Amino acid sequence: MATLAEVARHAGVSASTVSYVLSGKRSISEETRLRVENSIRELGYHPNAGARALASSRSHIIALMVPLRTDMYVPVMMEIAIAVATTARGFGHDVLLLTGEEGPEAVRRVAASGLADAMIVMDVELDDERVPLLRDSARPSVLIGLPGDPAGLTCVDLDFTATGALCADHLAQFGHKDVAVIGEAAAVYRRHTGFAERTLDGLRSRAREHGMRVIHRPCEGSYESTAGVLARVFEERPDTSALVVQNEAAVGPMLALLRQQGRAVPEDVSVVAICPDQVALQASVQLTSVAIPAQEMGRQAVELVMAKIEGREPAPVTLLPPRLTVRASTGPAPTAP
Amino acid sequence: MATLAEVARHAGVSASTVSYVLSGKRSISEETRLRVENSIRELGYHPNAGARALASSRSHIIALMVPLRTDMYVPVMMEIAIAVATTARGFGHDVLLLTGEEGPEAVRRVAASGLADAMIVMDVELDDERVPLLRDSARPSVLIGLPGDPAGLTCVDLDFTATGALCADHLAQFGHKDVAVIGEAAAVYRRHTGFAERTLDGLRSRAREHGMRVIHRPCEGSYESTAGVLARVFEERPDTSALVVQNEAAVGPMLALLRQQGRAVPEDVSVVAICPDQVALQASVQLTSVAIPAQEMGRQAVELVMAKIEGREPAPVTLLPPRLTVRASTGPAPTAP
DNA sequence: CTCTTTCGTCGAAACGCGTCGCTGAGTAGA
DNA sequence: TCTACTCAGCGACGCGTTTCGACGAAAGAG
Repeated sequence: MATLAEVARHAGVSASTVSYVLSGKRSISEETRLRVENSIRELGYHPNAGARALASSRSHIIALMVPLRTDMYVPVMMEIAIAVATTARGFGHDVLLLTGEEGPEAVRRVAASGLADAMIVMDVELDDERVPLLRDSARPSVLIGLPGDPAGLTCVDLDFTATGALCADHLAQFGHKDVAVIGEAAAVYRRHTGFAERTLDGLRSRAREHGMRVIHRPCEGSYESTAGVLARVFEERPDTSALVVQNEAAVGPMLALLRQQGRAVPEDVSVVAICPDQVALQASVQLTSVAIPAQEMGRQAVELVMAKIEGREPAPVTLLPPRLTVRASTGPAPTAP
Repeated sequence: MATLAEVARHAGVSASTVSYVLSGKRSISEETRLRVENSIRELGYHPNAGARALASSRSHIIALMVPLRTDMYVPVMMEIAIAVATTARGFGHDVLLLTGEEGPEAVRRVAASGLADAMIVMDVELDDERVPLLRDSARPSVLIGLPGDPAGLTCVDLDFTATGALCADHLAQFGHKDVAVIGEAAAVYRRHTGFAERTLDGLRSRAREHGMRVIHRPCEGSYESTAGVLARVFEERPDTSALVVQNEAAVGPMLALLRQQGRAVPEDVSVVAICPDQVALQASVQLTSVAIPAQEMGRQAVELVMAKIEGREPAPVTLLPPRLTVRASTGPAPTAP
């Protein structure tokens, strides 16, 4: 491995000159700059990450803490992670993958060792034990998700309250009166992950304004459990004419079951999904849906964290506006027979 | 942040002594060791990662290169990544997340900068452009997947040839004569990812021994395309009595379609899936399946890479034996009407 | 009682880079 | 001609560890 000193010797300049060529923090004559750049290329020089981190106390690494639960829809997590990684590369940073396994201790470890310059934490719960650590830490951090008290933090998330409201508006506009929400797995609510509750709140309060009735049932996402939930819904509210689904795994089974039961979509039942566009498009019916902007969330998180690294102090909460795409699964409420 | 020197002063010893306490590379008296450990705890000392990397030329970081394609089943990728991360932590290492985006250049960059001590590469193609780089690199690496020529490399993968054979055996045993394989998306075969082809090879050659006929159709995984594939299969081979599915996304649609068409599983059609157990269990019929041992692959990859870091030279190819779990979706071939 | 080992500890030299202060040459203004 | 200033480049130091050789004391061998 070539070192700075070797590059300097090869180019006939001092080591500091090479360093300044690399960082651009002082002016360098065109001529020597070219000579140095040439030597760098010839020797295949790459700066040593450890030395650079030691000298500058900047590792150019961002830690990303992903949950290791299985009850969340994994592709969204992955899409966020990939967006974080590629965006970070655009800022000259790499991404360190931390799993929730280690728990809050990981926060301490990474911060104290200077392994990472900053941290992005996914899947934040309303009352998350990592939050106080992050708030007190000297290192910048950004949360994806919204904790109970975002004071002193920086958070990004989809505006799930608005998402719920948007679904309500769309269905109200078609004259629906009875709406059922097929929700996430029960564990998600028990854990108070926030986003699921916020969706419900937004939907319920807007539904009230529109004079719609709402019932909500968690759903584990398997075929069996989806069948059970649907059966209950139509037993308890036979006039249900619209379903809002916030559960990617349940989408496929639900559509299959509706077809089986002879309920046409959208003539008998309208369906709005809250899911990535890909899921909405791959389903057996093109679903009207509010997209989960996974890439956008990852990108934003990195931009916010970079801003903090550079000393700026962004707004504590960034909520991405939801967008509803109308497809083939929603239509006017059926008129009474 | 406390430093080694501060710990040393606090404990009344030299810095090198503290270092040896930490590493255990020289004997230290019980008494001073306790004193040092106490100071470490009191000062909340964590070694600086950059300095450690510089001095020891070991970063304790393993790079993990994940593909950024969308035509692979994402949860498997994620499960492998998480298994890699947690296993690596067990060895005192962290994981750096690289996306395929940067391409082969990422290999060079990470290796040359000493950012990572070693590398794990996922989703290897038969003729992968990263492979020559890895072979020539001084840093250890492990591939998950099998390239065309594994000489000079270390690879882990499920034994997909045996997987195909296992499916053939299981179906032959039930007297099936006409088997259709619902495969991955066409792009996967075009790209020569290897595993899909190997499954087919294994299945075909064993099927020949059993006197079974096999047809194979790629499938994009959406409801539409699954419907198309199924229709073609039963048109072209009306006597098809068994399906082997190697496509997680197609599982749900396929079962829904079979039900719609009045084909009972397993009385009319047997189904064997090659997929994670979770998918096999969440489907509307409990599927007889060969599991994709994602966790095991991640774990193995880390163990192999650690062996190489420590100077051992493991076998070039590690193939995990497939295991078929019999559930409710396979049974005797229907007798002629 | 001396000579060699072993044990526990120390000091100093890397490791490769970033950064500060300085210098000498050149330029411009007076 | 002298000062004031800018521009390019240099040398030296520091970042926090690891590691090697050395050293004194205690222990064992003859």
